Amino acid sequence: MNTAPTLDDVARVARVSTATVSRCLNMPERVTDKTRARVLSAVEALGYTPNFAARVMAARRTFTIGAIIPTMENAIFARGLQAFQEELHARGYTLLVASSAYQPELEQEQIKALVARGADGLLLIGHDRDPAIYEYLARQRVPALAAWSFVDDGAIPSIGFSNRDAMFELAQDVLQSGHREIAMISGVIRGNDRARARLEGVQAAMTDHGLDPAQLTLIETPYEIENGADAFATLMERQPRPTVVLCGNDVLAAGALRQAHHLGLRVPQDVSITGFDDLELARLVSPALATVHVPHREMGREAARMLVDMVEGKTPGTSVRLGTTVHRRASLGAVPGDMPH
Amino acid sequence: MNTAPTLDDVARVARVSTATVSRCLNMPERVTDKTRARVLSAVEALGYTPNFAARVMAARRTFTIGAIIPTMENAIFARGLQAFQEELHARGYTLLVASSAYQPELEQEQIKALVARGADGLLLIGHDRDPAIYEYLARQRVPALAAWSFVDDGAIPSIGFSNRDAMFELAQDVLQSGHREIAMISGVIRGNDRARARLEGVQAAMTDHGLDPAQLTLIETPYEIENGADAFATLMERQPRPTVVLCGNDVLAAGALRQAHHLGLRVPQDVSITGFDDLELARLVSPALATVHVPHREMGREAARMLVDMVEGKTPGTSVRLGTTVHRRASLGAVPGDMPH
DNA sequence: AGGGATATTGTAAGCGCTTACATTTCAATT
DNA sequence: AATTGAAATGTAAGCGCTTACAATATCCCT
Repeated sequence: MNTAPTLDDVARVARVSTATVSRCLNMPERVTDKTRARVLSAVEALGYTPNFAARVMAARRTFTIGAIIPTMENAIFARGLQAFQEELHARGYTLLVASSAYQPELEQEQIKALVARGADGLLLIGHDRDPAIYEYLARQRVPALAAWSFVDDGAIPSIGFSNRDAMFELAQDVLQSGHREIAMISGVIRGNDRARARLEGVQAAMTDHGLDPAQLTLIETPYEIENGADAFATLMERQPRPTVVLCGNDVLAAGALRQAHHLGLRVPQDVSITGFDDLELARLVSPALATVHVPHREMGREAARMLVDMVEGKTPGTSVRLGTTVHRRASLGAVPGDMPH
Repeated sequence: MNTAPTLDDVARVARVSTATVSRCLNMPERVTDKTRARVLSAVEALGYTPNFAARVMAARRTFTIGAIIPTMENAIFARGLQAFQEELHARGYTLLVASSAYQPELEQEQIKALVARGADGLLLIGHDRDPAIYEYLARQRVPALAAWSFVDDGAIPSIGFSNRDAMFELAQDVLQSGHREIAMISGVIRGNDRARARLEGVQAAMTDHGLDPAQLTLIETPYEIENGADAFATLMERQPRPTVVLCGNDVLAAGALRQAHHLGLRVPQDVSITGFDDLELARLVSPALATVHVPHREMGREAARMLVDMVEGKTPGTSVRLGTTVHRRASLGAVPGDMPH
């Protein structure tokens, strides 16, 4: 044998036409039991697997959905993506994942790569991107859905939550605990509406409490544990020292927490730390992280349903807003030195 | 516009043949500057993106590498895969990832799906699988490489480390600390040679120290934090209570550690816990986990190099063995109640 | 200017599959 | 047994691209 067997080979061995073999594989009920058995045994004997590229070209459908996520390195998107994949599988679709490493340019490249590979639909994270790419998707007639962020008038429908409101609520909690010296370690904001909205949530809460948002001590850094640790160390040298550090997500918060231990600071007695996402991580560290719980699995599952419906032309897509809940845990405490009431 | 533009459309607009357009895109140096400019502006004007399936069919190459990993849910493979992807990108290949959820049957399906999609080569994790699938790959002429495990006479070449020796070394450390009441929380062994080898490593070390490996208290459970926690709780009810719990990986160990806190047991004063992998997690929890450090990034990078060379026919593939190092950290201590010498 | 070597472009044959349409088969009915 | 319509199968035309080969343009010598 010199090369992989083709439909023709199977047809020859089974003594039927290629059309019959194709039907056998794709619409088995349209073929006699007898011929089906003959064809399937030929398939078996030859170890035939259909050539996907050829099938795609002929059928002009791939049953493949593409997802471009900003990172695979940490668990931020893992759980939601897993649910997305499970639901897709249940509906007969395959998921292809690419990572953009939080680089808008790379994301564009990946979008085009997935479209070129025939993705029937695309899952993107958030809304911030060059409008040209939305035009491109429209022209290529590839439906796309944004997740991890809710916007009701975006270029594409979205399924997610309001990052701003979620963070606002957490910040309210913090402020109500009496904290006034507030610092934030945010993710990089360029090309990341989620990070920006979270920052805005904090600022809005400050305004609400009569504070000047310009007073917020802010460090912007990529979502990596090390960066959270470094940023925290920097913040702890400021005068006056912040009594609470709000982190853009749990990964940064975990880094901050580790650094706090390293510096000999007790959390929350000396300083409070909060996260965002409620990854498994949040309950693993000690003290457990106060954070915002995001319904990752539900979001992934709903995204799969919506996107498949869009691909199959059942809906142009409608945006869905999910709720979040603040989980107050041990890492958030009272202001150091405050008298208990 | 009714459908996505094709090569023909571009050729027509640029007033050249389709062959010239194709060359423009794939071998730009073989075309005059003037025509290239003309073609590229036509491409631009039309918003043309090549159809990948058609290209694959015609060229019989995809420049795509597939990887099937047992899980995306936790970080076990994330770092290695990231390095793999980066090196592939540098060499002009694209990575497609699928997850088998630790189910051998699903893995087979995914392998076939990726081959059908034209993957030029495949990265698999470990060696344990139905021999038929290796025959299939051989017949389809798709080179494959196994990672996260080293075996020098496997059906396919591998790049990794000896899970057995690595765990043996860690267990030696544990035994030399005086522990005799030993328990292990292992990953599920069916279809997972890494898990099996780690168990064997522990058993071998016990034999080495004059203990009966049959005395090892063993719980086998999927790699999830919750499972680690549950298993640990069960183990702590045994009489005599283990003085150390060796975990099959850091994820299980993190769960065990959380449960220990929950039960009010001090680590390592009351009980020691060890992990495997040295994920970021290991240094995030407190006390930090004693574990085996695995050179994830190096493994990913080397795997990419080897696999690309195999795909390009430069080598049939040779197995590479990487080293691991035991990282002794605070979660592993002396036997409770032992007199210090 | 003529001739040959070389660089550029064009022609057209597939790649392996699906599917509209044509043909054959066959059971049910008269 | 002849007729008929549905069910099963076959025929063949693409899907959008690459590439071997053919044709043409361009350049450098003598």
